[in-house]
Amino acid sequence: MNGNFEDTDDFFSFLTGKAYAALGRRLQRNLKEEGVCITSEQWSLLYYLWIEEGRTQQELACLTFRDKPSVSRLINNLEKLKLVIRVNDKDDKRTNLIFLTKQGRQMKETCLRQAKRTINQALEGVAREDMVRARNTLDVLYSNLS
Amino acid sequence: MNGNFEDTDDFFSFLTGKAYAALGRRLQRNLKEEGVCITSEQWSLLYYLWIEEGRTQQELACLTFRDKPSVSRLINNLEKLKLVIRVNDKDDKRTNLIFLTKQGRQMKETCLRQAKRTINQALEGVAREDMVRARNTLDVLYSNLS
DNA sequence: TTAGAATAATTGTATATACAAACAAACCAA
DNA sequence: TTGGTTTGTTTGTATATACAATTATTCTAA
Repeated sequence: MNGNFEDTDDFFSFLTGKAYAALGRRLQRNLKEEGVCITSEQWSLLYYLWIEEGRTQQELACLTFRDKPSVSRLINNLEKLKLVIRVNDKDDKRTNLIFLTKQGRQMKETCLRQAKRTINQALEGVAREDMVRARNTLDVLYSNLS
Repeated sequence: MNGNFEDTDDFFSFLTGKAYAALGRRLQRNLKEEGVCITSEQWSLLYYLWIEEGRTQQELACLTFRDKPSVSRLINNLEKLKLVIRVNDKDDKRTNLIFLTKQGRQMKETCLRQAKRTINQALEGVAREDMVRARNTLDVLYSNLS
């Protein structure tokens, strides 16, 4: 962007993360209605395991843009909930491979359905093109800061 | 938005809050370079006090889109840092009015300068119009979920 | 005037996060 | 082969957050 940006307030209120936070809360609420009590953060980690199990914590950290300690503790909580298990890799004892439990696998359909519902609620009245453009803008922003 | 949204993954990765988180980290880092050690969340609360002091915690909660307990604890930490003080309102003993200390007031210029710097770093290569459109899209999203 | 509702803030409890430091296993180069 | 480095994970510590319940004060309506 050329020149200075004037409206500090405006900019920060747009990027306060409030939309993101609201989305997470709504997802959590929608899941709870179906009897699934997990956080939106746990959802996001499980999401990548539903696509493919046996990932390392490192991989999950990259995919979800978290640092490694955060993922380690998210997995602690998911293990407490009996949704995933750590399996120490035979070939490289440093790494854990994360697998879903039967229970974790069974939640998939419900969770994905509620995620779609949440998205549709969020995007009421938003043109697809605007969403795509917003996403791209935020991606540029992120890469500028990385 | 009409119909279902297909790319669950895409949507959530766009809204993971990663841009916001990166911005907060960068702001904190930029402030630290100037010897100011506060979090981006503390910054956002102080911001509204630099504009006008003597606000209630309720007001600050509304302005920053946080719940009241969050603001209460943010203020605890800002009090520990000797940047703000609570003054119990004589006319309504339920409410606290939040004022800056001398030290809190002195930080204003440096902090605003670093915020602008952070924004300029973030918006490198982003057209102002795209930023405004993204902001509007996120606002619709937020109001859909509120 | 007083009991019940509303309001402002706090406390309890749990989760998530960052950053730094520690640890163990694996790799690699002399 | 061995000593230093890299890699994957965990632990320590501090902050921020949500949601529910509680406390204290004020308002309000009968």
